[in-house]
Amino acid sequence: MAHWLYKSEPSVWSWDQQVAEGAKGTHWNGVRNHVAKQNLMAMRIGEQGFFYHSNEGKAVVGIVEVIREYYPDHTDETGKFGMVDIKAVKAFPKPVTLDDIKKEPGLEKMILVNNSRLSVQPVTDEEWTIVCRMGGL
DNA sequence: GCCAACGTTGGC
DNA sequence: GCCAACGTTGGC
Repeated sequence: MAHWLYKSEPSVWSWDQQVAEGAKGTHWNGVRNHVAKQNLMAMRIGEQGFFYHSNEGKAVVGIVEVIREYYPDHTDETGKFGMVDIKAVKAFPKPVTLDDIKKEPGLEKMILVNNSRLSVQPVTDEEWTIVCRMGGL
């Protein structure tokens, strides 16, 4: 199964808010980038991803899971973009910061490091395993 | 708050 | 269809 990384500014949508939504989860709306859209469209129910806090915190703080596959984002008036629904699965005992990721051998290729502007990214199996271990999971 | 990197828009 | 100008994101 594929793995993903979702970026959010905590002042806009935080991990705590995501956790508060519980098992019903929330829609991940607002994506207006075609590469990110392709990633959203490739997601399947049950696939997991990292929840990353950008700007403030700059750390992977938890794991989320896709509970509804790609469907239209009604907040997009152009009708071109869509979204998925995700729910919080578990928090990292120890958040993995961007600094930690940059220093860790094996994570040099992470999109988070190389293309900081992409808001929804794929994560390889190797990267997934390493980051989970670093965060205490 | 600044600015580099990236995407998008629009004139030609 | 090219590319300059502009807007946005996000690390620092």
